[in-house]
Amino acid sequence: MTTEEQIVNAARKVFVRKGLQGAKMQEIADEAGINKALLHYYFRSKDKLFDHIFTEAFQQIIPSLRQSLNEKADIVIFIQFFVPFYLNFIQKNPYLPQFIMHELSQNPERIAGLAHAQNFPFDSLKVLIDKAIKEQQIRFVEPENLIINMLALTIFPFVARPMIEQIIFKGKQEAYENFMQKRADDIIQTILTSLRPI
Amino acid sequence: MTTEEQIVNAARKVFVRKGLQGAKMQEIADEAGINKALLHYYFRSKDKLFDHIFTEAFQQIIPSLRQSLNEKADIVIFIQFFVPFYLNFIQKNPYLPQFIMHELSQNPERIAGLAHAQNFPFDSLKVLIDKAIKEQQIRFVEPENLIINMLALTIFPFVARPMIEQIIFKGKQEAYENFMQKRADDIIQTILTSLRPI
DNA sequence: GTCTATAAGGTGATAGAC
DNA sequence: GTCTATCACCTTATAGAC
Repeated sequence: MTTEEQIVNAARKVFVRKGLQGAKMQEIADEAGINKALLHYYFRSKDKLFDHIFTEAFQQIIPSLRQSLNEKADIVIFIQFFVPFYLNFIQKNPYLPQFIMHELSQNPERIAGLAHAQNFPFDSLKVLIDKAIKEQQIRFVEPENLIINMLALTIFPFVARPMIEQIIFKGKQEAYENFMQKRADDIIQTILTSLRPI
Repeated sequence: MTTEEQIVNAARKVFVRKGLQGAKMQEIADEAGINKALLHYYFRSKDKLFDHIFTEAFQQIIPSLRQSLNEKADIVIFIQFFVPFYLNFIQKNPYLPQFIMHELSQNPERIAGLAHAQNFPFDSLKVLIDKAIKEQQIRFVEPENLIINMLALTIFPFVARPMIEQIIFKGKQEAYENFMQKRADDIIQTILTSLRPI
């Protein structure tokens, strides 16, 4: 592994966990097993290093769905595929949503510079949803609502984990983990039952 | 308004917006129209000032629902009451959820010290939900799922606003605001339709 | 490329006059 | 109670040796 890769890995770990302000160059250097000066040799400044990490993270969190959308041209099947897929991804990167949303909240203009923001195939999904409505497979919904609801149900439990664990599950970590293990099925059931034609 | 109140108001504004690390004592002093030394005179340290603000914010974000639960002992009516009520509260404090969740993510142990964490009447809600299931008013759901889903659908759009605005609504602020204006009805409809008996 | 040493500026906190 | 001045430390960034 090259030094640059070591730096990026260390920076990713520290930035995602602590944010731009909370992360310290010394901690990143320690994590990478090098000294601070080398960080500046590879990436001129903390801001530039952060930009690198944030851009990478942002592109990751927007799933590339083109393939699955071509193959499975049915919104119900798509939901059944997407929810466990995305849930599984976030399970492996549980701090990523909080990181992205916190930094975007601090500096919303940052998103404008990310060309890949347009990468999410919302328009393709819209077509699928409208088709399912027309065929009376599902009740009428605004496509925007359906997509946002799906994301909310998937992402929120990670971002709000401490509150959920403490207030809903009375501090029992095990209860939270048990809840999350069944989460994909619960989300799918919630969405699909809510979509049943009236 | 006393000096202490001015300080608390300024600190709330700055801390909620920028977090513990992002907030600077100088900025709080400027916001309050005083100097840094006075901050330390009233609150010994930045951490103590932050604790004050965070505790206050945390108690605010856990709605006191006892009254509404006594009067309206029906889970459907409760949902119809709670969603617009809570949505309206967050609309007035749009950065509060992000603030709480980010700081709890940085320091989850902090929640243990907040006795009022037990204030959320989850058990009362559980009774209502179980009763509605038994009477076949709604389909079977785990009470935990229903509560978490309701919170997720309500809170997520605020926390993820920059992403939603850019990716779903193509950067059109107006479209996001229009979406949020109808949000209460959309959430209620999503939840209640998903609860229809099978 | 990698290191040590250090500069330059910011930040929380205190001393002391009024 | 409120201010100015200042300390002590931390943090980013650079200089310069190897």
